[in-house]
Amino acid sequence: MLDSDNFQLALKKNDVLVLVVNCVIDYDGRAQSHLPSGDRIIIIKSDKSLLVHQPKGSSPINYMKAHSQHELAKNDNQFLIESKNQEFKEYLTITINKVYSFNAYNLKDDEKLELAGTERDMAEMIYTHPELICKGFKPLSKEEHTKYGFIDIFGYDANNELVVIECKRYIGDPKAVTQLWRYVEKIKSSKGVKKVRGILACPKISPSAKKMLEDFGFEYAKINPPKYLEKFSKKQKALHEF
Amino acid sequence: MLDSDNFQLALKKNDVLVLVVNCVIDYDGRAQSHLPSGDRIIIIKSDKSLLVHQPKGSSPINYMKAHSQHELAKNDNQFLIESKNQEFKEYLTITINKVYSFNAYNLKDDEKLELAGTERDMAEMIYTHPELICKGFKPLSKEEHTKYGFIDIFGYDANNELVVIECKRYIGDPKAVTQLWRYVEKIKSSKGVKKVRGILACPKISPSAKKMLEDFGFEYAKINPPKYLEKFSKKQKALHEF
DNA sequence: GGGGAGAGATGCCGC
DNA sequence: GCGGCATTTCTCCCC
Repeated sequence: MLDSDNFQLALKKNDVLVLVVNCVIDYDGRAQSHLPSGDRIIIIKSDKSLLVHQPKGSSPINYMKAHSQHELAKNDNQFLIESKNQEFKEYLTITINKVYSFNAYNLKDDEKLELAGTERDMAEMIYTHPELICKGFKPLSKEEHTKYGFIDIFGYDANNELVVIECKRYIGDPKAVTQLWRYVEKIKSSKGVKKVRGILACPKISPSAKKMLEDFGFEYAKINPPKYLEKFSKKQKALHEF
Repeated sequence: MLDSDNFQLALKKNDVLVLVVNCVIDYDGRAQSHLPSGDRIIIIKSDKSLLVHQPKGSSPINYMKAHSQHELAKNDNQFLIESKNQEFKEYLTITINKVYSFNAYNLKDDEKLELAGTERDMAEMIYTHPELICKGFKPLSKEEHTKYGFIDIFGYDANNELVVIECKRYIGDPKAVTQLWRYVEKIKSSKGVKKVRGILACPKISPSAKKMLEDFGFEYAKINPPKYLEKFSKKQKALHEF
């Protein structure tokens, strides 16, 4: 049963609150939004973040960041949830017309996701298998953050020419090419050399990115990100092999 | 009560399913992931998307896109949810150790969010109030997608020099400057002119972006995105004015 | 805490 | 459908 006392008690206990309601939502903060009445699921997590989910779509339609403050008020026949985040000056008002359900759960979960197949994994793979780029490629560093900017990989090719590689785990688009260009220019000026090879390593490339690569005199290396998670058991792998 | 029949029936009715469980999650698709056991909220929406939320954090820790297929199997003392998306070759396995709750809801909501304060709104504002950029600025077009690429605004200044404006609703960063540079180059080559003014319009700018602007000979216009939603009543506005 | 860049990004709009 | 890009992006990493 939803009432102000239950709501505040659950918040105080750092429970996760799950409400299913018909509501109207207004937001003001980084932007402003209004959402007319409809059925939604509201989750207030133990870190005091709030999510509003419609029956469709994978992103929340409204939300508040962690460490927000939430209050429930009863107003004639309506409930009202007012959430505010002082730090970011954000305000959310949920006008509840009907409550379908309200539950609070004390949930424990400190686990983090192990993920394989990221851009970082791709750079790692190229670093340890430089022949994937070209014969005789000698990588000097990966994830160079300090001297030359945020460059995925750079090194020397068989002719001792400098090579800058930008990795994308899915598709190389115009933004990736301009990013590569920016890094090549940085290396040129900091190393004081005229010619630096730029290589975009990705499994797919968009048409306009392909044209941009040609315009810049850069190269495309068709490479797939590695997918291997140590803790995946053979049984689990077998699940999706048919 | 969770069982295979209830689960499948709820899916068939396009209900929204909400489960609170202790579980282990494995994913394989665009990448691979493993999440050891913990308490989570699982939502399967009426579009057959699936979300897994931990007690903290605003993003789902695992998910499946819309139009996936979901099956519940009972396996000794465990339940198993197997979700697959044939189109994207993605597979999710949720091994459920304990069920805290299971509910299905028939939810109706066809409303869409009205949003104000976006980059598009910013471009609109500058287009109708060109003096925000500089005296005598004459915008020619906004959101020009066809001839010169995706340029927010371009036009002529008081001296009849071409001007390209890139808007950012929050912060201007190096990526925004390279984007602006790309558009300026496009206009230069397509119009066959040597000098085109580039202006980055945003409320804040990062230090390195500021330096890049200077290097390119571009300008910074400090402009805030407009925040005004017609349907916001005065009462709602008053809520966050104290 | 701020800057910089990835994401299993998602969503939107235009062609 | 794909392409290009914004997002109340969010999250992570590193200084």
